Amino acid sequence: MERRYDFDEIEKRWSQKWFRTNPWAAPEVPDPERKRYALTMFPYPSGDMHMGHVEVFTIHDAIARFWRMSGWQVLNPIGFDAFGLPAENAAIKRGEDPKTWTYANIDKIYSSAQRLGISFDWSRVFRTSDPEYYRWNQWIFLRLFERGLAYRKKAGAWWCPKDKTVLANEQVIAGRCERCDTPVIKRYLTQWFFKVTDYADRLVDDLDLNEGWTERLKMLQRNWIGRSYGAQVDFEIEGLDEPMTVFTTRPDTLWGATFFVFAPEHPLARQLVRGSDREGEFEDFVTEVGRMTEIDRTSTEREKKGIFLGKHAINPVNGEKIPIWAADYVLMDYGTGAIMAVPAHDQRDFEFARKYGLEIRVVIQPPDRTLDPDSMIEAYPGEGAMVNSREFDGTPTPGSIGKVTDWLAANGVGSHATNFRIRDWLISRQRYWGTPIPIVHCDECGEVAVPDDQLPVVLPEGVDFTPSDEASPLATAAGWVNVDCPDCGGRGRRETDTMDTFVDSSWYFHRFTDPNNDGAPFDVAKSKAWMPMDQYTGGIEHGVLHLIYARFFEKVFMDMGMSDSPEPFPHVLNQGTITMGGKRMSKSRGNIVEPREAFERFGADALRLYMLFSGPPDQDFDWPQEGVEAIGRVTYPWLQRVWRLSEDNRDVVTIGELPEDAADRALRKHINRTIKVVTEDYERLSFNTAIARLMELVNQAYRYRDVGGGNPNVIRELVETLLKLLAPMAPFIAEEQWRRWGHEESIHETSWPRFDVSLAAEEEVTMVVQVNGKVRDTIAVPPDITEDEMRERALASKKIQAHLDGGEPDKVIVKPPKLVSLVVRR
RNA sequence: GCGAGAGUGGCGGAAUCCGGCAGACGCGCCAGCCUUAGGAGCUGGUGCCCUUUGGGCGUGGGGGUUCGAAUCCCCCCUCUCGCACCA
Repeated sequence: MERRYDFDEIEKRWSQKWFRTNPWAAPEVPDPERKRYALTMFPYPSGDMHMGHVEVFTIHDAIARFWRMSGWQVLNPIGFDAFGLPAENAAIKRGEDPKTWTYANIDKIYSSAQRLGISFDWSRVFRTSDPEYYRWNQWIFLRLFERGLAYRKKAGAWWCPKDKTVLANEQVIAGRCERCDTPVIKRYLTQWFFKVTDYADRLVDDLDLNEGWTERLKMLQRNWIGRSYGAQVDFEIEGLDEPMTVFTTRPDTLWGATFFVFAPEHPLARQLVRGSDREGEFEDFVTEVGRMTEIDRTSTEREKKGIFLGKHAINPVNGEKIPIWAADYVLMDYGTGAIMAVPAHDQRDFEFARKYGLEIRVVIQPPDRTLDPDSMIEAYPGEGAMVNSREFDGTPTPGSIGKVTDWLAANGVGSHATNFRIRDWLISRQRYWGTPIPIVHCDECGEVAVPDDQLPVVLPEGVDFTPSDEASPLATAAGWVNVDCPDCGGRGRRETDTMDTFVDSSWYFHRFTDPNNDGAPFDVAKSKAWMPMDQYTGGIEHGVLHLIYARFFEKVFMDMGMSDSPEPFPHVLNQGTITMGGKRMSKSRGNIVEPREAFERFGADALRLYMLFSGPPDQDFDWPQEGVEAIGRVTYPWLQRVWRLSEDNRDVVTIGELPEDAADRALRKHINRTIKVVTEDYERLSFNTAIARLMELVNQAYRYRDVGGGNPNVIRELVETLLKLLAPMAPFIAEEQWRRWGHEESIHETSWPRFDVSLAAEEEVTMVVQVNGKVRDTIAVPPDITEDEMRERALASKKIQAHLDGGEPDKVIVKPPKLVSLVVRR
């Protein structure tokens, strides 16, 4: 008998075997009724595995293994999000190739995942930086290009001066670069975009299809997409032939529009001052605004600034001439880049009007007081009745917006309109380590798609990838850049920007359903059989980035007939973040627990259980200051206890039927109740309580054994049930002991234990008796007790009589079989 | 400012969905047993207060509904997260 729990030997042996034989390979095409697809968000290989990975993998793997034992066909793949900036930055620092650094990290994570016992299907692994993968990024790009969903335009873009590349709006957090926290500036560049805005309505509306999303996650996306309803209104502009359109959510305040404002960067603003004596002042202003970082520009404390452009606009509802200004508080990239200003009812316009002495005209009167422009200290944005608005006077707010808009439409000066905060997705990156954009620029033909049969456009090697302010690294690879135009055969130049890596992760989950396909990104039938995903686990930090882009791709795929599911991930689990001392773990802070150290000292099972036992999966967890030692105090000793329980009883002889005494029956009931509650715990992802229930069972088993040696049949039933219920969370110890009990097949290929209803029935339940809401006695009663009997027994209790003071209760509430509540009025 | 979530022992947390013995399970702490002295193990105790049988108090604070509230409703406080000149 091997008493010692030699986790290191056991775990290494099984993990190697599992990796070699790949027992969790998913079928090519599953039975659609029996399939489940579980995935963690694409890991980025920035080093070895860290605790965040351990947490997400462990939660995810417990789900996948539980599903498999419950009879589902499970797809549980893993791959690597291998392109991206950190690899280049590390490579520059170390003077090596980004590929070398990335692939070395992938190897580390890969082997750590094996050592942790994650039940991945190892036959489906891929890296996005391999041409076999990214050629399909290019293929998809070309399909978007054909549909007008990929286009190039010159626009203001966020530029990170440190990373020397542009960023998507989603990658700018509070005016700073998402990766390096550097304040971003705006640069005007010609860039490639994906037309997410075409799908904005569907991206909002379909959120409701995601029944497995938290309200928090949906809200994050709704906020980001930022849909608002209102009207477009056309203003004639002095000196221009065409009217200027503005968007407003409050067309009912049009009669209070007393000035008109352009964003400083707006081309028409410049046109209006051209040649006038204000031109110099205007250019200085534009330069000043352009130099500001996004943080300065949008600071709410900053006083708004603007200049009069010397021209006027015509208010279409009353023909009034109102002055045109340019001001820094109007944004070029929201709406049309110009607004009608209604100072009485908009706080920003109010502040601006007060500063520059512009007219404030009240057109909405609140129900409870009367506004006076001269004495107002802030704008009134609320509801009320329209005034100073001719035939609309008296119209109350809720309905007035629609009425005014109908009127504008009837008079040809406006229409109903929806506006979004979300902008098109800027996918160009001026960096090397990414997917080349498959376009050739030709002097004759313009932007020409690289034909499908010439894909992939392979990323050239040996390029100086040091980033610069002027050009993308690929522009320096002359031999690669200069090509013949695919259309006319004339001289062409390849596009030298690479794609945002979020393109790679917007469809990789489809690729997992058919990872080796070299004729298409994936086989549509296979993908449709596995999708939509049944559980997607990852951090909330991807709540707006990855999840918006991937949802956008899914809708495009749907329109192309490549998908049947409007939403790819109806069930998302955002695991909590792990901190130490309240701060994110990091090497530089020194508050780090290395997974490798944890599983070398206490084993993967102990580490996995520790993660799961620490709390609900979606809750943040602050790791104790003692670090890895915490595992040695909590789950490691318990696993030893499990080991001994199983190991010490293995030699018991089973000799067919044995008579059962009361203790045996009690324990068998406990085993069955445990199956029931632990199964429910797995189903609601409540692993911490599942472990608690298993701990109770083990405690019970130890006590039972102490009493009288125990019935071998019952002990076997207990141990084998325990091992099965534990297997998804601690796969190694479960497998090892299962085999030691003489089983030929893997425990992970057995079916989940069934709950025996006849054994679960309680022989007695505890009836609680309350007097005036306080518990005064508990009485053991049969579960099928009648209400009358309950009442009788309650009133017969001496303790209860003492509390009744000899009197009769005024009211008796009976809830069989567990509660009698007596009410006494005094 | 707007929106969302959360406040339970010394600590992590359970019970909250569906009102019915608050504190499961574990850590820590206390006591005992045992010893192949190990990172031991095993058993019991452990919300606070009162002298006990027993009783009182107790889930951020205040109010309400109810026979009964950690759980439902209203107000307030605190913390965390997201958004924040979006017209």
